[in-house]
Amino acid sequence: MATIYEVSKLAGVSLATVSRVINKNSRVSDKTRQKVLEAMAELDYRPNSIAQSLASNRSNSVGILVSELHGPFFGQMMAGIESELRAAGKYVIITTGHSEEDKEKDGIEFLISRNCDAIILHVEAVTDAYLIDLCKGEVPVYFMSRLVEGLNENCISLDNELGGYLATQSVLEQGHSAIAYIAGPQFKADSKDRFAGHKRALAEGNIAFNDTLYFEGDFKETGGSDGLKCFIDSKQKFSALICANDEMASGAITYAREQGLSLPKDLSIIGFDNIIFARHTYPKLTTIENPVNLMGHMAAKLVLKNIYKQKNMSITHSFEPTLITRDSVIKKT
Amino acid sequence: MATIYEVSKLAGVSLATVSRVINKNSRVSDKTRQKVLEAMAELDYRPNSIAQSLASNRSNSVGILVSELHGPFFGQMMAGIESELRAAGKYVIITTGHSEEDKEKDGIEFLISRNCDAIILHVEAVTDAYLIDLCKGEVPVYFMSRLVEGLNENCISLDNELGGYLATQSVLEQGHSAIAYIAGPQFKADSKDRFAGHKRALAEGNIAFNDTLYFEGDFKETGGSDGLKCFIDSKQKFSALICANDEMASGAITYAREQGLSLPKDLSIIGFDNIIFARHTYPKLTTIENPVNLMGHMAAKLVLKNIYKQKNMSITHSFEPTLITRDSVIKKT
DNA sequence: TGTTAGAATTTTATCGTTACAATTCAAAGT
DNA sequence: ACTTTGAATTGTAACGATAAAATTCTAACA
Repeated sequence: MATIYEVSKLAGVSLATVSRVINKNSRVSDKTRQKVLEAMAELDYRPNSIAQSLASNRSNSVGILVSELHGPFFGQMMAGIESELRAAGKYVIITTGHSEEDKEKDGIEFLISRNCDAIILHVEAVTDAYLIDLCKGEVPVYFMSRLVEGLNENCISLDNELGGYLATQSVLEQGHSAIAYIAGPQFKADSKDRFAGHKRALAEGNIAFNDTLYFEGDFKETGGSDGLKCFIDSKQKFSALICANDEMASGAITYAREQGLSLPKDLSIIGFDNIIFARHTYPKLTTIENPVNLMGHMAAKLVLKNIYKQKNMSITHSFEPTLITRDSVIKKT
Repeated sequence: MATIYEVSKLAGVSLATVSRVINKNSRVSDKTRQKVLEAMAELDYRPNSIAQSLASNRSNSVGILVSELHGPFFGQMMAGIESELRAAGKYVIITTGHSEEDKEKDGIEFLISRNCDAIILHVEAVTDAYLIDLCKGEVPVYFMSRLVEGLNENCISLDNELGGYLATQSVLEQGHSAIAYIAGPQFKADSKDRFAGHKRALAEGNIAFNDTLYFEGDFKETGGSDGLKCFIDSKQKFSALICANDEMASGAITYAREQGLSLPKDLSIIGFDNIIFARHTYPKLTTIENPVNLMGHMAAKLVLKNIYKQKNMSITHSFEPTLITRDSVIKKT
């Protein structure tokens, strides 16, 4: 592969001039630019991005840490981030944390060691204190779906409390009063907030929170089936089930049917996230829209604006969830 | 951040010795190694990977091109590749091609420009000729789920023809003879092969292929619903529907129910891929297992073996699909 | 004690760029 | 014609590591 040196020789100019036509920032006369461009074309020259990074102290790469690579939720998030950054010629280095403290820290170390210009984290297990400390380091850090105390400017987050509230409120509106709740892991801020919203709606409707109709799930299908099993076994009566995400709702639906329940007649179920598949459950899942793809775009824009100094980036730090009404919640008979 | 130079000064040795301690390949006496290690710890030194790359002509990063970042299929694939490479300390740079020729080529260019040590492609739109040409370049190229003429050694693929055969055969075994088929886009090799397998099974069962019960879908939910609509509108009778992937099967299930069909009584449906969600459709989807996560691991191992010269990597180039029997296919009454 | 082989370590060049200071150039002003 | 000035261009020193050649050290043996 040709180097900048060969290009400069062929074009009969200096290294610096070639560098300047590559980077289009400072001025070069049209005549010399033309010569350089021709030489570059003739040699099929492509800048060595590693050397550029070393010399400029910019790697043009953004590190991303997500909990999992698979799964509809993270897929949408990564897709949002990647498409925005890719369009700006930046590349993404993706790694995973599996919602475990050690693996998350390890993943962050890993990204830092790669000289990312910035990192975007979707971390769940690590403490706020650790993150605050991390932000004092050299690498700029941004957070997805997590509000870190005092670092609001670096966060793109969803109002999960509102989402939890909306879900419960919409169920209450349909006349349900015996309501079961399958939460996500409570060490995750998202889960906690959604649950808090649930309680607020309950309180507003003057319905007491019933501890035996609460189950802490794992955000996976099994959490939904295990939780529902637990409720059914307890012999408590309930006409509605609120799940803190769609995967658990889907697991619950499957289990409910295995137990011979007719949905939604015997049990109304609502989810959270509005993953692609939500419209293909049976009954079609009523849920809360989580604009995670948009949020991914926004996180990328934040990096583009702050780190790569791109203009005209309007940033929204906080997103609001909305209710998506389908068929899985009906009026209490 | 401390540099290797500062470490060498503090430890009272030369640059080269520090470098040798970092790379653990050639020998350093225990005494000096200890000194260097201490100096590194004291300065909180971490090697600059960019500089390492420039000097060693290795970027320790592997480029990956997938069609989409979201979606259960690619999620599993990326997860397999990433976890294997990450465990070996390599970085993964991911970008997308959206199954469009221009975008795929553009994505490949993009990865090459980042000096990846190797690239792993899941491309669908680009021609074999282009790929053969690409392989003549400097960057080693590997293929997922695609067999490229003469490049078998660089491919990790699934026997899609066999999968298509198994799906149809299992439906025939249940006594169905009027069978509809919703294919994937026929420019994709996977789709073509699955369809070929379907035809082979049909021929073996002495069933004529019925052109009006064939529909070319888009591998998405809409492909399934559109296809089924088309068949129903045609007034043809059929008791089984074979979909070339699970997403389309899921779309078909949803549409069938909207049309008042009772599943699986009125219509048996089989999918392909066995995505996570397949066990949560109603009825639970009978499908063909596509070991894409495993294949991702294998592609990564292939790179580890060939490019990073790791030992003890046993490679399987070709994988076989298997039938997963659930509830969506029943005996013809 | 003097050689010598082999291990341990250092020296020096290099990777392909960018960045900054230094220089040249061309047109305008006196 | 002679400065002046600002734009265009060049020369050269980083960036932080690796790698190959050169050197020093150590211990064994004659």
